[in-house]
Amino acid sequence: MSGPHWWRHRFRGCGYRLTFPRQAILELLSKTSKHLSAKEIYSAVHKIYPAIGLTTIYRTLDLLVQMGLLKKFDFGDGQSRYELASGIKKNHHHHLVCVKCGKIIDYDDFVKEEIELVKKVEEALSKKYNFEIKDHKIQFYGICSKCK
Amino acid sequence: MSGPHWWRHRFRGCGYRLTFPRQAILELLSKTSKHLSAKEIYSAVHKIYPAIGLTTIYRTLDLLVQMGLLKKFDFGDGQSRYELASGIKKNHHHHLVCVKCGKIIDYDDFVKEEIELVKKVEEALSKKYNFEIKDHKIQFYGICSKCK
DNA sequence: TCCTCAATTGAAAATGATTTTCATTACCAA
DNA sequence: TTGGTAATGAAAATCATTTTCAATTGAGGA
Ligand SMILES: [Mn+2]
Ligand SMILES: [Mn+2]
Ligand SMILES: [Zn+2]
Ligand SMILES: [Zn+2]
Repeated sequence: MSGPHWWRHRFRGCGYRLTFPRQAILELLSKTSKHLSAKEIYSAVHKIYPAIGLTTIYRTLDLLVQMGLLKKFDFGDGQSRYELASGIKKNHHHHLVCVKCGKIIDYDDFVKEEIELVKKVEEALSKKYNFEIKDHKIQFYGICSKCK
Repeated sequence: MSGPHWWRHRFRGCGYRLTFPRQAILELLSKTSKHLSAKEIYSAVHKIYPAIGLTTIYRTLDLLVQMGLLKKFDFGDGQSRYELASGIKKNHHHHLVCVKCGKIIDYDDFVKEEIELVKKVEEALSKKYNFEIKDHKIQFYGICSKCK
């Protein structure tokens, strides 16, 4: 469920083209476990494809989020950060954010319990508010070991 | 646990002054159940105190967050939104965000179950990563009844 | 009550992330 | 190979937030 072939198919299916910038961005995000910002992605892709513009980075990231291939996060440092959507490479997980240094830890313990709770909540909410839940985000804030 | 007296005391305790702008912002946020942006707060306070500047709004919001009186949220509409911290007026709760119209619903069902899970998670995380958790945020994204 | 002075404020300018515009380029179906 | 359209990049525009700095003000002590 990754690689140029699958991507091409996925793009075609939505009526989009698989271009070099798009491929390069997907490749980069497939290889890292970090939560990269647009500018960080720009710097990295620029090394292998110097013609790329920051505008294209932003546009591509929007597109990939809209296609469900990426997730967009705000960890409070003034810029959006992105990672491959769950199921594509990593499992569903949540984040610990160090409020001192900004370090982000992926965390996936208690996923079973969590999914159970989330299911309950979703059921109750759809009844109570007629609200159809598509996704959720859970973040913990605190102090990492280095910053203590 | 609110009103000018308590606020004054709280400010003095931190070595700050209780000024009119600060009081006006606190009063506004005490009266609303909405999640207001800096500009919305500015507009509202401006009506009763036209001399106020947007800069002061931002500075005051930062201060109040830092003092623990407010919580700051990012619901993905490009600006920060604020509400009184839990315990001051409302109970601990989380948010449903409509990804179509931006509507935000406060939700506090299953708080007991949730707190239990959070406690478990916090314990495990502090052991596993030596990470000291101070706070958490949970948000659900979906489609509200009107937007269906 | 009056003084003093650091804390606070507001206007204007600066910053920085993201978006828009528009002319050019490059996929890809035919 | 080619035509038409989607995609791109540079530059300018937007817009929330922050910084700068001179003027104002709250509150403890005289
Ligand atoms: Mn992650
Ligand atoms: Mn709320
Ligand atoms: Zn840290
Ligand atoms: Zn809606």
